[in-house]
Parts: sequence; structure tokens; C-alpha cells
Amino acid sequence: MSALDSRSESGATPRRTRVTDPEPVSVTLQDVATEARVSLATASRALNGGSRGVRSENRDRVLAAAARLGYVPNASAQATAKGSTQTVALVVSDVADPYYSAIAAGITDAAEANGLVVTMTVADRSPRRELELVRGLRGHRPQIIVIAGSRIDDGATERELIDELAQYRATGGRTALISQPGLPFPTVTVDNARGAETLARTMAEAGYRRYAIICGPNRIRTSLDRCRGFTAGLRASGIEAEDQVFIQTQFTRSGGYDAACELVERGLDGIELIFAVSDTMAIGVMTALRDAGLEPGRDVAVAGFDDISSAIDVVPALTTVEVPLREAGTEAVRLALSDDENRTVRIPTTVHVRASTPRAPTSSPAPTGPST
Amino acid sequence: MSALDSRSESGATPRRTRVTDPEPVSVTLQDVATEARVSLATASRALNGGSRGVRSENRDRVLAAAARLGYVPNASAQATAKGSTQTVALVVSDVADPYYSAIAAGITDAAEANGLVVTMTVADRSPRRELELVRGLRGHRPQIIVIAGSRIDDGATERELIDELAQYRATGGRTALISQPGLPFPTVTVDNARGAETLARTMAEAGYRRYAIICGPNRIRTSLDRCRGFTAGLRASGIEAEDQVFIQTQFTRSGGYDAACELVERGLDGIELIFAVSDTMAIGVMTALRDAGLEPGRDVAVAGFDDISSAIDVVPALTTVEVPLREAGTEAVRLALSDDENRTVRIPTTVHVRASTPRAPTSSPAPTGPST
DNA sequence: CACACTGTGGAAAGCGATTGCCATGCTCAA
DNA sequence: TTGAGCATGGCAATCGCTTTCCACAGTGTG
Repeated sequence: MSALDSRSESGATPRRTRVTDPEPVSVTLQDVATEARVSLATASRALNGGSRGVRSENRDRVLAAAARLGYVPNASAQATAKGSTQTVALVVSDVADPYYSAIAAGITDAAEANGLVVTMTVADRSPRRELELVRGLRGHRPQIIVIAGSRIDDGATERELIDELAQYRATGGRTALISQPGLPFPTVTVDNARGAETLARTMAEAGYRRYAIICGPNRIRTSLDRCRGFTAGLRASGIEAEDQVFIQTQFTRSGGYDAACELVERGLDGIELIFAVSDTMAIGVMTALRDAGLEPGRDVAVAGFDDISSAIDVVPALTTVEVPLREAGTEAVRLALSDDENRTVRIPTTVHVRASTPRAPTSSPAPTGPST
Repeated sequence: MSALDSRSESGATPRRTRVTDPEPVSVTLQDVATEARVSLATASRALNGGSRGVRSENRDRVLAAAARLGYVPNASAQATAKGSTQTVALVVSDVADPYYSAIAAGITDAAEANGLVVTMTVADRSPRRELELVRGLRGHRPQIIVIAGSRIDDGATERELIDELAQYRATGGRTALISQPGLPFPTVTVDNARGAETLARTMAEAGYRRYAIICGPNRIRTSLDRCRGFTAGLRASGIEAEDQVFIQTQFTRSGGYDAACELVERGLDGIELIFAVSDTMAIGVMTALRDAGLEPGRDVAVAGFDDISSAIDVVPALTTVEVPLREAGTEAVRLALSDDENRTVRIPTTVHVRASTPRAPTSSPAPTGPST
């Protein structure tokens, strides 16, 4: 309000032919300049500091005028003039999923530390949509485009996405992916395979012999990698294939629930531990077991992956693998900003043994090994 | 330099389809125009379709050229030229918190439906930071600014925030808040008080007589409203004040844990039900009880608020009040877009009775009453 | 056959900034 | 006293795009 008043005072410069303009117009740098009785250029230099000096008396007048008028530079105009923006564009599969929101939090942190604003868009787990978003985002000329989402095998779309990103990079853009390695761009990747492998070894050492492995669709690389890593760990520990039952289902809580029901129906058949490739699925499994009259942990052990925050609050507390998603996010920004061409950074995971696998010593967490 | 070359020489025929262009310059509308052998103005009109017609033959040539060159309009330039952007700016307190990410999801949905892009920033629960963000965001001239976060009482900053938003609206911006009513802007508000009140009545009817109420700092309006609503409901059901114990703590899981420990230490003293003002706190309470050798639900009932997704997976399943956050998000966008000046929309909540309050009939959910 | 009219293309004026370049005034050394 | 050198202000070009305004051609009417 006071800002508007003072602007009409400065009505020396009629920006509009209308005297009483009902039209809401925001304060421009020109307004600040006239108010401070300097030129546009000087006002700009006073505000941006640059290497170029401005006599301190003038600078003060400009700063004062800007404050008085409530001036905020027009980011779009700055962007066109400078040819670059101060934003990082983030594409996630689903905000409501804690997995992605943790990543988003990490990215936001890192972006802020670099004076960048984050713009987030949601691809809704569709590679097609992801592609469209990237195309549109290119129009905003962000400093960085980060795409967070498990690769989903889909040849044609993937090729188009690569094209689009390559074009973006060709025009000076920076990118980072948070997903599985394989695309020709800097990638931050969670070491799913190794995490699952370590978990499997730990469980085998603890004496579990017969396993059920509940995983999602093979198209989802995250699921596949964890599944393979787990079986690799079992094999390395001398557990035979005939002691492993696989069930494929949805990559969701109810997927886990259903799979566990199926397992119970056809008789547990000596299965001692159920590994679900995500905590949400594992929690579905536990609820299903309980609904079937079995006590998770006592009657059959359960383990998951992700270490979501509720893993510690379910009963029994869930044995799982921690994935430092927030760090993955900050790392992605760092990677994009560095000139390290097409590097892949592996984020190490940590196994947490808890009450849901009572035979194993609920040890202090041990990282799954050095990252490569 | 080479870019300039290729552009000027492109007057002849198609641009060199050289794959190895050393100079990174992105395709501009001018490039498309020359490629299509029409003027800049015509190219713009062909792409944007406006009311102004372009002969179909020319339009086709422009469209083809744009596709061939992989042209993406520069959003910043469009924004400066048109004076407005196609974005909604969202300020949340914390992305990683499911409460806010659910809201963010709703906003993203609604924004997308209106052809808007969402840019999200994180205020980190600091009113000061929130203010700074809004100030910076104004520079991006978004269509809408949505602020999602419980009001925190803090006189000076709040006044500045009001100023800032008022200035934004004065220049044609649209706003919506998702928080408690009280600020002179369109507001979407979760009916916390009524939800808590209904919960209290339901519990009182079920026969619970002695209560502990665990809440967060009074500065946090969400906490305060739920607390007050609950006691109002108790009072209305004839429960006396001497049958209510209050504990104030952090608005977090560990706050809930600590409070419950304190409660246990000083003797439960006949308390039959513990109400925590958020589910995360309630889950902390349950874990604390169990750690103290008590069985939640059997030894003492527990209820929370929010209906976060894990509320159904803890044991016993948590009685709570569902808050349709996603809807709150979409509603906020609708509200901002409508010309409904300073309206307040109340989002109704729903009580879910579950096993953590075994005396109450685990009924089909009933909404907490019509919204105003 | 002249005349408004309409449909369409292009030149050019913005939008709100940044920045290269030149002009100016001042200081300081010769 | 004079000219070199430096600090600083301002004009104007520029970024990529939209949109107004004008010109011009083709049409149907009087």
C-alpha cells in the first residue's frame, strides 16, 4: 500500500497516458531509476553490484528507492537479457511418494545452497509424460534438469528422451539423472544390487535357509536390481535356488499384501524369511500375515528395502536397507554442476537389522561397502 | 560466431544439417521463420494460433520447420513479451513431510489441468524464510502463489508477508493460502477443530472418561486448533477438566515418544485414552508405550490426527482423523483462479475408528459434518 | 470502373532487464 | 598548464518473443 502511494508520487514519469490508471502495473527498474534520479543503467549496476562501480552516494539512493517502491526484479526479463535462468528443473515420478519427496528435499537443499530455485514437475510414472515434461522444461532454459525416477524399459520413448536431453546439453544445459546407470548422462544411482546382496548375506549368516522373494514388475529396474542382488547374495552364501520362491506383484503396499496372502494360501512350505523389494510392500506383507493369524518375526521373518520412516514404528520393527535419498538429491545437483562429463555416482546403502528378523543380531548398522 | 554465420547464411536454403555444431546456441523463432521462408511475425502467429489467421499453407510450413529444427519457445522471452507466465508458485514448509507432499500433489494435479507449471520452494518451517521466498517468487510473476503451511504466530513477519502478498495481488497476481483463516486472502483451511471435536465426542460416547492430550507448541495453529477442538468435544460430552491431562512437546514423532514416557513415569493415573495432535506423534506415543511394557489399545487407547498412510499399518491400527490434503491442494488452485475475493473454504475431515481405541465400534467412517 | 472491405504478410515497437561503448569530469604527474 | 589515466554515468544495442499497425492484394458492390 505504502509502495503504491509512493509510486504515484513519483508520477513525474507518466508510464501510461491515462492519469488515473486502474490497470495494475508492477514497479520496473525504470521506476526505480527515475525515483533515484539516475539512469536505467546505473540503477541496474547499483543493484547487481557487478565489477563495475557506482559511486556510493548513487548506489544508496538506488537501493533506497528500490526498497521504498518495493521493487522486485522481473526474473523473466533478467533471464532473456542474460540468456540463462537461476533455476533447476526437477522431474519426479510422484511427489506424494516419500521416496521422491526425500530426493526432492535433497535437491532443494543443494539448489538453495547454490542460489537456485527449484521448479518441480510430476511425470506420474509415465515415460511418455516424462518426455513431454522435459520438452516443455527446455523452454524455461533452466541451469539444470534433474530427472528422478526408476528407468522403465520402453525403447522408443527412451530414445526420444535421450535426444531431447542431448539437445538440451548441446545448448549448454546441465543434467543429472537419479536412476539406474545406462543413459549417456551424469547419473546418481542407488546401489540397490549391493544393498540387497549384503542384506541376503546377513540373513543367510543368521541362519535363514528358505526364502520367499516378493518383487514388482521386471520393467521397473529398481525392483529387478534388488531382486537380483538378493539372489546373488543368497547364492554366494550357498543357498540353493530350490530354497527360493519368487512372487511377482504390484510395486505397492497392496501388491505386498496380496503376494503374502497367496503365499499363506498355498502353504508357507517351510519358508523362513520373506524379502519384499520395498518397505511399503514389506509392510503390506506383515499386515497380511497378521490378518492370516501369523505373527511376523516369530512365525516368519520379514525384510524390506528403503528404510522409510515408519519401518521403525511397525511391530515388529522392520529389517531393511537404508537408502540415503536426500544425499542422492544433493549429489545429483553437485554432479550436474561439476564438469565431470558422464560420470556415474553410486550411493551406498546401509543394512539395518531389526526385530522382524529375530535370528540375526540386531547389530549396529554397517554400510554395504565402499561406493565405487 | 559460427552461430551468427549459419544464421545469416541460412537466408539461402535449409540450414546446414551438420551434426557437429561447435557453438551451443538454441533454435529461435527467427530460425524457424527463415527456415519456413516467412517473417518472424507470421511464424509466431502460426505457432500460437491466436485469432489472427495465417494461410494454411504457410502455417504448415512453419509447423514443419519448427518440428524439424526441434524448436522450443523460450518461456522467459514469452513471459517478458506477454507480461505473464504460465506458472503457479508453491511455498511449502517441508517437502519431505507427507503432509505437504500430499498437498503438493493436489496442487500439481490442478495446475496441470489448467496448463500451468508448478514451481515449488521450501520454507523450512521458518516464517522469515517464507517471506523471503514470496518476495523472490514475485519476481517470477507467477499466475498464482500458493502458500501451504500452518500459520506460526509471529507478528512482525506476518505483517510483512501480508504486505508482500497484497502488493503481488495489486499487480494482478492471484493467491491462495492453505492454513488457518485469518489472513486477508483466499484461504483453504482444514477443519481441524471440528475434526478433533467429532473425534472427542466419538471417544466419549464409547465410554472413555480420562484423557491425556499431547500437543505441540501453541505457536503452531494446527496443533492449537486440534487441541482446543478436542477439549471442546469432551466438554460437550460432559467430561470434566480434571479428567484431562495436557502435555506440550515437539510437534514430531520424538515429541510424542518423550511425552508418553513422561506420562508413564509419573504414573498413568487412570488415563484411558491418549490423544496426540498428529499421527506421527501418536505413533511415537505407541512405540514409547510398548517400550515401557504397555500394550497400546489394550492398556491404554491411542488416537491421532491426519490419517497418514502408515496409520493403518501400525499395530494396533490407529484411530485418527482423515484430512483430504490432496483435495485441499486442488481446492486452493480453484480458489485462487476463481474471482471469489477473500473467501475461506473449509475442508471437512473424517474420523476413522480403528483398533487402537477398542471400546469404540470400529465403524464405517463418518464425515465430521458439512463444511461451511 | 472506382471503392470500401476483408484477409493476410511484414516491419517495427514494445516487454524489462543487462551490458558494450563512449563521454565526461576529476585527479595526478610532468 | 596540460594531457594521460581512471572512475563513473548514460545512451543504445540486445535477448527472443508478441502484437500493433500499415501495406497490399483480391473480392463483391454501386
